[in-house]
Amino acid sequence: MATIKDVAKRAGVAPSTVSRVLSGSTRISPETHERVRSAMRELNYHPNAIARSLAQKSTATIGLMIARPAEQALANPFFPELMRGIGSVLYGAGYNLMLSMVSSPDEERNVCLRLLRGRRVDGVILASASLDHKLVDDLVAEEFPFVLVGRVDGQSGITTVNNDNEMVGRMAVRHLIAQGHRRIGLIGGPSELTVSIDRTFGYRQGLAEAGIVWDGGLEAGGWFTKEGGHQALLELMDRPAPPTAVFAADDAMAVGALMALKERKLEHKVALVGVNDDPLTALVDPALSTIRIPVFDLGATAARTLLEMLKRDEWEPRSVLLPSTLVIRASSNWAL
Amino acid sequence: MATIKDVAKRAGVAPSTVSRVLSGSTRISPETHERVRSAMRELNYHPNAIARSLAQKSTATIGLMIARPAEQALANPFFPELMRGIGSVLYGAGYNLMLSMVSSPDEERNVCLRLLRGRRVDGVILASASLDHKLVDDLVAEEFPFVLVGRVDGQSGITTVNNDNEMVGRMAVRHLIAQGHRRIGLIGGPSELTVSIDRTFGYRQGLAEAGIVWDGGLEAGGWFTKEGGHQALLELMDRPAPPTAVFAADDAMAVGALMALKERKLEHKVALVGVNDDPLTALVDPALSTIRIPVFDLGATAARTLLEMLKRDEWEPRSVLLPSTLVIRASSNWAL
DNA sequence: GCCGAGTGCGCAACCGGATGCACGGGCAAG
DNA sequence: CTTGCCCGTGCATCCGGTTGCGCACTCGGC
Repeated sequence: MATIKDVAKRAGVAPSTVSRVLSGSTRISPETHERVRSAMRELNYHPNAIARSLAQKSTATIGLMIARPAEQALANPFFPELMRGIGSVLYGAGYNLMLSMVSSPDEERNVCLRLLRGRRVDGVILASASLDHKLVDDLVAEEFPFVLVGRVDGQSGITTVNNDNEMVGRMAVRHLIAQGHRRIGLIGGPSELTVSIDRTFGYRQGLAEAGIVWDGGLEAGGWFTKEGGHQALLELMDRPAPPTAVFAADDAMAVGALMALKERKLEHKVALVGVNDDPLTALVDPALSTIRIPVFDLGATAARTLLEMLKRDEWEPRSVLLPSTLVIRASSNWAL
Repeated sequence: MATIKDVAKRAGVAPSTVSRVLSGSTRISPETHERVRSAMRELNYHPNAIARSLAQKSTATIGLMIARPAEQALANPFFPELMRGIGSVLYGAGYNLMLSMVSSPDEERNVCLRLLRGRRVDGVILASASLDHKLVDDLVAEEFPFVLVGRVDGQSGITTVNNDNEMVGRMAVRHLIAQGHRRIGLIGGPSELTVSIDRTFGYRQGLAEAGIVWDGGLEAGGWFTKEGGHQALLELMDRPAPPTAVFAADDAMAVGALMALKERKLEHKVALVGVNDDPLTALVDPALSTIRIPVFDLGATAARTLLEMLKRDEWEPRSVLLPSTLVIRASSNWAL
């Protein structure tokens, strides 16, 4: 394939001149410019991005690490949507996206460091289920630019983009209170995940705001699965004073809870709110109210933040929290 | 960061020797090898993949083009699953994946050619909704290695990986015949897509195999949407001699058709089979029989094929067809 | 004791482009 | 007619590796 030298020869100039034309340098006369341009056209020349990367010490590529047990990885619409958001910003800025789907923290660490150390990418976005602190430490130590996005542990000193999970809990509770409920149950997620912790905290805050005293008997939990939600709901309803409304910290759990409610013919007696705006929530009957997390924006913001860090190549850590939206559907759209 | 020269200096050898140690060349004495290795460790040296790419004229990364109107792009679990399959092969082979999500054929063409011409990737996998023949022509003309995967037009002379859509139609019909049905309806997809054409053809073949004469009155069609399926089913049932079983060429359509059946209380009188094994099919009631397309394998095979083409860098086009699996659920699991 | 065949390593060129510096020419000011 | 400055361009070096070729040395066979 044609190189910059071929073009130079054909245009009767030095390679450096061609390079300058390429980079849109001023100080090139219009005639030379045109001669070089047409030489490029005639030779069907296209600059070699790899060579340019080497000389410029930057690849215009950023890495995205998606860490999940493989099967689960992309079943959840979260990741595709996140990728769309990231892509929309990156492509617009002339950057490329290098995707790595890994299934364990160890693998994530290896692959991520390999990409960065091999200078194959300029920075990475980490979308990890559970944070590998070793990896983060390495990234910080070797001064690689990176952004954490989505469900991650709170750790200061690094840049993160997340949705406001406390607010999620508060919004759900406020809505249910507005519908007249006072005994509001919680189906929380695994207590080791920050998502769960934050949403649970928000739920409690929401109650406190309304002057409702906390009642541990209204809280249950489990995994972010339909089964988890199903079981947790039954548990709640079998307690001495069952709730009249339930906030489930995830849509899968909410769907499970709804199944359980239907088994007991309670689907119109107990209000239900989930989180995520999973496509399923609009299809079940009654349709589930849910809190929509701005996943696309999460991705876009993460990408924008990372590009910003790269531009002024000094960065101080900052954390962005994005607001969510309440989507009211049949499962909670009635007053007590 | 440490370069190969730093390592060489520290180990008291020439850079070329370090390079040879790196590439596992023979003709390096064990002592030298060890000296170089430990120099690397001491300097925390990691080879620069970009420089290596430049020298070797190969990047060990392949591009994946996902072309879809943005919103629709990844809602469908098809793509995530495809990516998983591709990734599983690529990562295992030490290759990286460069992902481009584009929303129009024009954009696809630009981005794809830019990646290839800039030597940023060694080859591409095209997962396009509708094939852009101009792009394919360019790829062929400039001799870039590429593989087409998934729903693509039949065109000879290029390498494609697809599932056997004729077989899909045949399998569905055979199954329904085995359950005792003779009047089997078809809800086909848009007639401009090869997927639809092939599945329709398979459906007819399946009937012919069983000696059932073709009846145009049993065929309807529409878009691959719930609404399309809903309407097509009503249409079929309103014909003079309605079917006792229906094959819908896509799960979304099948779900729509099921809704329509339920409206008429026919869900247990008319058998239904869809295609895709969409998660939804297991959740609706009655659960939908469907034909599972080996999407993961589609991706894995495409990647394997492309790597193969790259290895022996001469390639003759070949087409792979992967078989699908019948998943029998309540919607068809009863004899007439 | 000589020759041929390895063996272990260094030299230098090359991959394709970016960029600091210098150089010749034109032009305006002195 | 000098002097000084800016403009447009070329030269050389560098980015960080890879690789063909050749040199010096060792060793076995005759």
